[in-house]
Amino acid sequence: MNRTADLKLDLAFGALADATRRHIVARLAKGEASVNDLVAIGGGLSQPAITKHVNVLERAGLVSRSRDGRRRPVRLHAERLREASAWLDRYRAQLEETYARLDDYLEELQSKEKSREPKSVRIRRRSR
Amino acid sequence: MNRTADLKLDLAFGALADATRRHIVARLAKGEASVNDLVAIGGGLSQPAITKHVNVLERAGLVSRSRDGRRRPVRLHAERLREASAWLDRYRAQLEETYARLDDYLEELQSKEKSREPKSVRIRRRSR
DNA sequence: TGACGGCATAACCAAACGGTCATATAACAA
DNA sequence: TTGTTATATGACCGTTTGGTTATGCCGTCA
Repeated sequence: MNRTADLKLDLAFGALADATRRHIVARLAKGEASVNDLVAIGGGLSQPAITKHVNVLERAGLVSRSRDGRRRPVRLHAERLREASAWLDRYRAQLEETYARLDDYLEELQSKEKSREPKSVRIRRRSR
Repeated sequence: MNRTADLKLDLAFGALADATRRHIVARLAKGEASVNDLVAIGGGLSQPAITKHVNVLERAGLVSRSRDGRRRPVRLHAERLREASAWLDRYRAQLEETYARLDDYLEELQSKEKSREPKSVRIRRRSR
């Protein structure tokens, strides 16, 4: 993980750390929208506020603007969503793997215990 | 999506929007660690700085502290990672679905065009 | 007991964030 | 040209963030 990757993830996660922006992302998942469209669903926020939020999403690489007359349709890109998701999944998987090994270890302890003391209380395996 | 869910995601994504904290999470995926352990890998940051970062992760529900003598081992929880990941995947999937429908639409336009004007220039299918 | 180790907390600071209103710009419409 | 619509930008403001140093608290050990 280099600085560039760190920066991209900083911006991506940072952009998603705001309910208004997540709301915008959710809307854009259904198709592109103009800034005015986004103002309409933006929970009473002003147009400059929404434009700022779109700027944040754009800097994070989550959206881009095109041009259509005087409109600037905003469209969502899947790539950064995928990257953020990949980061989460990687460490979630690693954590679950760690748990699994811990379980194995506890089980091993248990069977050793068993062979020495056949009637000892069983250590319960983590469910989930 | 209610306020509570929004708040949880605010905190979770916000906590992950910092390279130091992601580094901590990555470390904890391999097993629990004391604050001092985290200071050691924390890129030259002071102990209070690391403690603050751990506090942020804890408020986000990503980690918890237990007690072991004078140590306070920090351990990572998979649940919030899963929730954040689920949010991302939901809208990423929806977006890809939207793209797929757009492709179908374009293809339909194209075949209609073809039947009316068999020799017209073909509309190029979105590559990306 | 006294001293040390591991961690938390307080006070402080600069910079970033998230909003406002007012204004500028750019494209279309009459 | 003059107006109107869609969006961007600037100036400003209070709050939050992310770091620092100094210090306090609690558990362990000689």
